[in-house]
Amino acid sequence: MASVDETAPAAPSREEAADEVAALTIRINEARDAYYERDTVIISDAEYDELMRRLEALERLYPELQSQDSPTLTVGGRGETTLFAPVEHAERMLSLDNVFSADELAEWATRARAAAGRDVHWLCELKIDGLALNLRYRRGRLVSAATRGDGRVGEDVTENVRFVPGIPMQLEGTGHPELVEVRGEVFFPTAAFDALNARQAETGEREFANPRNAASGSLRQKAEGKNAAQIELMRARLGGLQMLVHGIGAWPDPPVAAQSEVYGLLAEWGLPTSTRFRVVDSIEGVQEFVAYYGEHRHSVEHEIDGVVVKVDELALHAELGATSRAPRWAIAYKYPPEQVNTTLVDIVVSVGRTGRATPYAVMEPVRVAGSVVRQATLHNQEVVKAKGVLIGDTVVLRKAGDVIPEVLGPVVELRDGTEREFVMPAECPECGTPLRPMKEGDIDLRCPNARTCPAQVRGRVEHIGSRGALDIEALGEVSAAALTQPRVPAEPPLPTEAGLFDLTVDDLTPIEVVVRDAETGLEKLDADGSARVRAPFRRNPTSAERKAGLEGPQPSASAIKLIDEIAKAKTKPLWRILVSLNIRHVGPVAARALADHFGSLEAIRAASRDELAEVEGVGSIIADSLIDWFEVDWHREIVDRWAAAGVQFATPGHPGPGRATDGGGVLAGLTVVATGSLEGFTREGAQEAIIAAGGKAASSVSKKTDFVAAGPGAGSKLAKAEELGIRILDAAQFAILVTKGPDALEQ
DNA sequence: CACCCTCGAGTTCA
DNA sequence: CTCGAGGGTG
Repeated sequence: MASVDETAPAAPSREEAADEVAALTIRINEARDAYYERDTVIISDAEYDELMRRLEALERLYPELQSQDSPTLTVGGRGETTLFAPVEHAERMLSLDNVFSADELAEWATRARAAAGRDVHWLCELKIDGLALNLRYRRGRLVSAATRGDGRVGEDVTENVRFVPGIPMQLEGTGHPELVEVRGEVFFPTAAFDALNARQAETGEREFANPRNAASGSLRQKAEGKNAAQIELMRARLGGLQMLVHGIGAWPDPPVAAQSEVYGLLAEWGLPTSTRFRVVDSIEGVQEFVAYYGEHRHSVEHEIDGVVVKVDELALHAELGATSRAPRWAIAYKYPPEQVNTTLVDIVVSVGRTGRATPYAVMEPVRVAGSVVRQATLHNQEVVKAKGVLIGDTVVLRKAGDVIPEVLGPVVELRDGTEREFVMPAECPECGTPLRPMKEGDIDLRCPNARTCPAQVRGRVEHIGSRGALDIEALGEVSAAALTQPRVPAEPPLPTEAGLFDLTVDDLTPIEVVVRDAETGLEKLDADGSARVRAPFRRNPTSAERKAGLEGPQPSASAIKLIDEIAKAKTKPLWRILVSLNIRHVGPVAARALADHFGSLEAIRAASRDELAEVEGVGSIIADSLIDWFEVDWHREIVDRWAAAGVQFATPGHPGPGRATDGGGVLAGLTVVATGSLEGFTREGAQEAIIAAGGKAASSVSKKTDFVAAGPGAGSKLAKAEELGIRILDAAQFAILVTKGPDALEQ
């Protein structure tokens, strides 16, 4: 393409240029605002391009005239304000269905081929472990870059994407549609990821667990409030990212017939595409590709978690169509969970809130299946014996279900004789009480010192704060530990949970806790060798407060918040109070049933074994558990002290035992499971909505389930529902279900 | 005596 | 979210 600029007149002076740059900037910004913000056109494309070219030329001539927010640097609408704003994708970004074995893959391919009704070509490519990104180009110019989000609406990260190398601001060549969306994966190549983590470690910042998190974190950085050096660093991080484009949004009449040819076009437009793909004409060819990269997954420059197989013929994509979640013409094959070797440094025993002593493996930190693992549970001493691991062994580690770390066993050949056997301690590691099985034949050992064992008190207090119990936001792991075993004062404010509702801000302010290293669990030391402590519940007075005559430390915001939230918890529903009493086998479900049936703790305490067992979901075991619980003095003391502090142990207006207001509601007799994130509902809120409508909110999908409400992020439950042919609802349908009932769905 | 379900624990992430 | 253990139900 010949340029008209070649015959341009003599270069303008710097002063003339400055004036012209200013004028051009205003003109271009007006045109952009009109176009992007108000969807109107005030100048032609040719004119616009001419203005941009002129501005670029002037800025090349006098680089100092290029302002930070020059239109040549910004993309789309006006920068900063749009960062992370929701962006609706022109076309839904679907996810892919998964298969986990060669057999399942072959079954899928056979089905797809049958549906197609003729021989197909298979396009095999690598499934990159990164972050899905949608790039929207209008008239060849990048107007937005957005994360996948829920598939319909993502987050605008355009401002940051500008600094990712390889993503063109302007498409090359011609022939691209007026408006086109391309999808791809942003990721850190393994080398860049390692370099990034090395830098994080150097500057004392947290290392990223895996390239995907690092990519996600990097794209979601904000320049706002950062100084020049920090912005420099942020851009350097973005500079380590890479993108590979692997798909294109709706293109009604593409000039090519196959997905693989689309990649050629994308490359011609200047978009980065992977060269590691192959088109084969048989299932055997697909399996070969899968096997090859299964062997060589670590010789690829980025992490991969599988292979994507697509039907290559574009005509068949439309024919095969898609479910609500995923296209039928593509599948993701996931490699089996990775196994790695590491050193078993030690086997340590922890005690939970029920007193159970659980040995767990402490290992040399190692990366497996995308994250760094240093611990894994060993369940109990029998399991340790069965696995045959010795302390000091090299062990094989994997992630079961790609999430939970699991020690498989020792590599016996690597032993050098220094390994030693694990001996289950006879005493509780936290309070020294001899451990014992609770009943004959139990494998689990427990610490019988339920009342004062620090581990158990800490665990119970934490449980009280948890979401399934009193849901006290400020009372989590850290606060629970601080309240039950601070370093100062020597006597903790909460020797047991009985005093929880008597706590005052003044009880909290003296608290100091020892800072421990997150990795080693050892106390961190100050320069002078004394342990480093933190006082989370107090702060120094402000100058204004000092002037007003206030002396000494003041309660911190978190102290006030904690006390305030504890006070609010006193009137929470009875079932929550019940759960927070830590009675064995009484979780949210049993507690709700009991609360509905009896209406007060007094009624539950007064009930006989048989009366308790009348409640749905409560049998003889739970009934005994309740009766036993009330027979313990210090348990009754908890109830008495909580009651004295104003905790409400009854449901106001409850008609009395056995006369629970029964049934009714639009969902009466129906079981609903909610999974994934449902727009407009919290996880808890969705359950509440089901129960409020008279339905049963189950936690797992079974044949008895009537509806499954699934949002983005839904996992195995959705798969199970599809397998069982259970009706699946999105958030909007779910909202209708819980307000108007199932009949309203048919309209 | 099968199922189906809840509980409890561990883990890791944002 | 997942798993194992063990309770509840039909």
